[in-house]
Amino acid sequence: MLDDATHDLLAQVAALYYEDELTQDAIAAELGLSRVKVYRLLKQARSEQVIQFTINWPVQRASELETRLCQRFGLREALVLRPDSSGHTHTLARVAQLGARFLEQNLRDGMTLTVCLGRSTYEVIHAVRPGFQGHVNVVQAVGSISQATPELDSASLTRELAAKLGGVAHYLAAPMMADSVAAAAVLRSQRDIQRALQLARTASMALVGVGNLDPATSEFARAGYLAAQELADIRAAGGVGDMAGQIFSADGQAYDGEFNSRVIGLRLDDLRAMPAVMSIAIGASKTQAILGALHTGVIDVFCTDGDTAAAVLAAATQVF
Amino acid sequence: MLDDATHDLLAQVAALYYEDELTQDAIAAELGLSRVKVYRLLKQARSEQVIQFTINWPVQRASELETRLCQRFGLREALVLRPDSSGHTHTLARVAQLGARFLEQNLRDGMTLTVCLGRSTYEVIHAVRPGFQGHVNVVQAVGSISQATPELDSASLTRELAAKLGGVAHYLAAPMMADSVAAAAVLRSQRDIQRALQLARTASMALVGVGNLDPATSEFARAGYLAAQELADIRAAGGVGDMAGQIFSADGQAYDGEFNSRVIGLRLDDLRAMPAVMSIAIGASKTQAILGALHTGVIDVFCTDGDTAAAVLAAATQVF
DNA sequence: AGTCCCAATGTGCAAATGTACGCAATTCGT
DNA sequence: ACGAATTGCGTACATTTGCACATTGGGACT
Repeated sequence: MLDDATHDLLAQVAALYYEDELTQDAIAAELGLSRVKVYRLLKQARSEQVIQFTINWPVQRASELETRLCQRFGLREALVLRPDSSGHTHTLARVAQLGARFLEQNLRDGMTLTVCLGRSTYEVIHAVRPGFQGHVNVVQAVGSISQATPELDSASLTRELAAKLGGVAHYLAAPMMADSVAAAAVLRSQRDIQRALQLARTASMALVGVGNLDPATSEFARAGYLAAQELADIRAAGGVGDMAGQIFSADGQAYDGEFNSRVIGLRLDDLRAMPAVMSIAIGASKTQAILGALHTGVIDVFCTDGDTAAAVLAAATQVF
Repeated sequence: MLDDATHDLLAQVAALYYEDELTQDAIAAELGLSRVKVYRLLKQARSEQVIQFTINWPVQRASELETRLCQRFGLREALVLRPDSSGHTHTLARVAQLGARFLEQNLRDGMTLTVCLGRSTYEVIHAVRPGFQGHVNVVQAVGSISQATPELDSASLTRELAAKLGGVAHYLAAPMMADSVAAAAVLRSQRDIQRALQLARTASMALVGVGNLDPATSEFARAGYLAAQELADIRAAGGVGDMAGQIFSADGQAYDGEFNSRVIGLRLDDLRAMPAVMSIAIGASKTQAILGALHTGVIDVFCTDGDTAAAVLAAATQVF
């Protein structure tokens, strides 16, 4: 991992470079190292997150959109980023920052948090600042995707988050999706998997992303679990999106096909029973998926940006 | 101050540079600016703290020293940095990180925090990470020192902290020390000053440093309020240190001279009545001052490093 | 012992960055 | 309206940084 003496050296070098603004040469002289060595330590300090860059976005929340979302969908809390003039670069990072602050504020020593996969989740975890005081255990809520971008995989997300929150990581050692319903049942009956799922069910908070079923971006498709045609079939049958691998329809009902049963992870009912479920999603293309997700009654706290919030609210009223 | 569009631009540039690791040239091309402009924006982003470097020190606490401090001095909580092999560079920064985490953990929306001056306080405030969710108002607990290093002055500390905690800064528009007891009374009777002090008294938490009365390092001396000789006299009369400008003796009694009455700020009694007072101090030279400070009964939460904690405990038992 | 392999360290150079200087635009005072 | 002062911006150059490549110095296995 990262031994304590090394960690200290990395921190020292990073402090001298970034905080005291010494040159690499000066640091090398001070610590009796070569400049290249200092350069490499700095690089490592960044990659190991010994130094973190915290950007203070002029993050303003759009409170009237927040209250409208809360009222319309019965949310406990909504966090909506007020959109600003500049292009949407880093919008996700900013929304994730909102979500991360919520986590930091609401997690307490001894709590358990469960997480699943996805870019949004990744960004939230990334925005959680290290140095959290207390110990929060982190449980993986759905199985791993072998084909996924490694860093976006739920196992590595679990690990990173647990490290930041000073707790223990509990992995769900299973593929995200079994090849058949029967196989899924067998997997679920394994003691380790059962135990991990049970632990996840008793978590005090969950962090989930919302996926749409677009063949181009879906992790399902990328992982090879579902072909484009299957996704299209599911959409035709009413599926609009997924949370933690569970597909739901526009009115928030769990999708009826065998698909959901093949996924190894928490079910929508499990999530619904959880004290707090936080979800993050942005993007016009996700409007329908978000709408369905909000109708499931699973989500307690929802983070998004102003544009998405407005689109979701517009789509919601349009129906009726 | 910093208008919103500029702030956004600074954040954008800082994000592209530090997080996405683009070169200044690339950023310039992307945003249609010259490279030098980007360089200047980056410089400004650093100076305005739009970007912050958070260093993750390998901070380990020495829990048995913590419990001994708590028991010996009746503290609610003690935070003691475990000393490690490396030289004591950045020890203060690390202790400050401990203190800052405590603040972040314990401050809640709507609370009021009161702060005073000193390098330790400065470091704690520096280590508080921006992006706190909620609004904590910050009140200046003692008057300003005109001669002090500007950034260590209590007014600017108040401003910076308020910005980080998303609250309003309330200044105590007065010099730290009046020229005579009578003048101090006049100053204190001013409506604005009265109001600020009253606000400070009702704060839910206070952050104070501990000064020793060493002519070489004392802010009093540097500010020209007290000559070296006066400091020596005070020490001879039993004064061992100060908190928020109030001098106390080794047994924790307020110093009896006129000095304390000339200071415009909270009194020790005010601090004693406060729900939570956090204090930070390190260094062998401060042992006696810290001992006195702990005996005042003012401090509820004390942060320091292992060496200082050990020295203080040793000195405490030695007396009896 | 030999030799293969890996990791750690140093060298040299091209790219990126920091800054002094100068020019233009704008503000401010008279 | 005029000039002084200030600010903002770009050019040019010195310094600093990133990185590809060479070198060294051990283990580990034969």
